[in-house]
Amino acid sequence: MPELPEVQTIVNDLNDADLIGTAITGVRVFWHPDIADCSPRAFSSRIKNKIITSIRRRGKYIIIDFSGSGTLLIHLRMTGRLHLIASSAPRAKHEHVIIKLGNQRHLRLHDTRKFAKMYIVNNPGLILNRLGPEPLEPSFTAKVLADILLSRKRLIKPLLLDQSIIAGLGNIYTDEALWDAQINPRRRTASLSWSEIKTLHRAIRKVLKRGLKNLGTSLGSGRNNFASIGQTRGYNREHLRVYKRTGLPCPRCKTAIKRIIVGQRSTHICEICQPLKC
DNA sequence: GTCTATGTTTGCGG
DNA sequence: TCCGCAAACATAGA
Repeated sequence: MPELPEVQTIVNDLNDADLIGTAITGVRVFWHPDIADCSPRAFSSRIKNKIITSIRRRGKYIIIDFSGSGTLLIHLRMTGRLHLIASSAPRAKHEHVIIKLGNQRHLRLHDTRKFAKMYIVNNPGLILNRLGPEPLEPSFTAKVLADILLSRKRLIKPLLLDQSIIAGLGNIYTDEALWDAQINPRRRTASLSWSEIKTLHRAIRKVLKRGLKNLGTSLGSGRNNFASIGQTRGYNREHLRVYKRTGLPCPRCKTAIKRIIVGQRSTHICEICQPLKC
């Protein structure tokens, strides 16, 4: 569920919650496959008594650094959420990992579909270096994007979703960016003109920044949907132009939005604004 | 009740 | 290199 804007919103909220300098006083694991490559016991002993020194994001990973050695990486995958909650709160259904903090608080992993992963590592680069560039960094220029696109022969949408090529885009913001740039998701990357690439570059940054400003996109209504650490939902859904808007009018030309499948993923387009040329 | 889709990633085979 | 498929799971919505 969470893409770059949602993960960044969580990271911002964690930083605003005064977690830096807080100690981990214990860990309880109720569904151990949520812990990657490590037994719950080892996971617990490597975190316990550590002090949180920083909380950051890279791609869709939340990065929690500890004093001394050790970094906790959290990937929420489809339905993962973090809850920052009083330690006295009863454990909710689907809260699979509880990280006990000083100050009577818990950081809990809530994960309906059990796809989320927590990694405790000494060298986060081993995982993070597999990711492509950060689209909101100043170093991500239209030229960088052009080099990526023109050297490959894939369809543009599956390529944008590939985290090893660009980090942080998921199904929502990819559909939104392609609509904004008026590019068909089935276009071959190498067929894009320099002008289209510049437009796409601007569109990617625009839709991500808008999502971030709106504190993320929360769909549906239940616990499967994005919310930040205090249950707060994002309101970017009201600003989506095509995603999950099948049959509704395109904001640009009023043609009904269509839902198609591209690269096995549900995809939303305006066939008039995003014609498949080439 | 039944069926389908789901915002992610990885690994396999062609 | 690229593509399609399956799997990890539970639930909402049709």
